[in-house]
Amino acid sequence: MPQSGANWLVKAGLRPTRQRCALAALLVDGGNRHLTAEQLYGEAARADLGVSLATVYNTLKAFTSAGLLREINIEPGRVYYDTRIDDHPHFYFEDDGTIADAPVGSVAFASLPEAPEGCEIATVDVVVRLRKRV
Amino acid sequence: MPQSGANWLVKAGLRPTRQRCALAALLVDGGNRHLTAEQLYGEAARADLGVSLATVYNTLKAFTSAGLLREINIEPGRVYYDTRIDDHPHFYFEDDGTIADAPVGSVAFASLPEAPEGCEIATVDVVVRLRKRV
DNA sequence: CTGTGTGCAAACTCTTTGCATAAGT
DNA sequence: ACTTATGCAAAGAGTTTGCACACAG
Repeated sequence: MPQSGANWLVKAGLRPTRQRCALAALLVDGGNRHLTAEQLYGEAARADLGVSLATVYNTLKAFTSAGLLREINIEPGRVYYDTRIDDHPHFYFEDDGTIADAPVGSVAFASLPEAPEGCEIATVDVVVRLRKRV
Repeated sequence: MPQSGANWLVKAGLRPTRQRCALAALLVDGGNRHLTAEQLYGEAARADLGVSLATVYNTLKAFTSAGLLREINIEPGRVYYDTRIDDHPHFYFEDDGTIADAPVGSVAFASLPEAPEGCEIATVDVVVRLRKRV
């Protein structure tokens, strides 16, 4: 039976199964999060939610298609999911490979390119890569 | 014996082997390119350059460490290498998964975040994701 | 000569998929 | 009931690695 996060799922047209509700709760509760499938699976396993790794992958994809999450591609061979779905910039710490939201409003564009013929801009991803100062 | 692209390698402190020179020539000749290891390997194989896939991977990594190329992470599970190494924005066509340089100067920042304590900004990656207009 | 680069194949990581079972509406 | 999701294990894609041989300095 639907619990926390169930409305979220139903509104997006997703069937609120036990596993999806549990994962949705994990995602929503933590505030703005950036995590990989493995990380979420780890949390779910630690909390004994009875969710398999394949389901975590399927669910994250389903949530993303439904517009509930956003993919972030920063590191090769590792997809992060962001619980914030608006266009916003990220910090990437090259030293430890972690991701954080950059301060709200810290990035503003003076100009953006026109979309080529027949296209429109879907999103503008900005990643500020940081390294330790010398 | 070093040919096209050899200086490029030597200046970066890389030993100009036959394979590296051949790959460097492919990379330099095409102008600004965005390609994956597999694509470069395909070109090398088609041109009978006698370069193995492993060497293509090793070489691309070596070139990147030496500052001759830049990695682009846009699609999950697939690393693109860019022959332009300055900070510049990219178009990503979601429909066919191709990458292109956005027009020079088309993206300008009105503001950028301050780097957190102890860090400095290495690069700012901007990806403008495009989809077909409805 | 000496050390680094190359090539092959096997290993590895992350992700996806096929199919039988379970659960939602 | 009917449809869609889950779970497992196996497959798949892209990338990395170990080791013997080859080549540049």
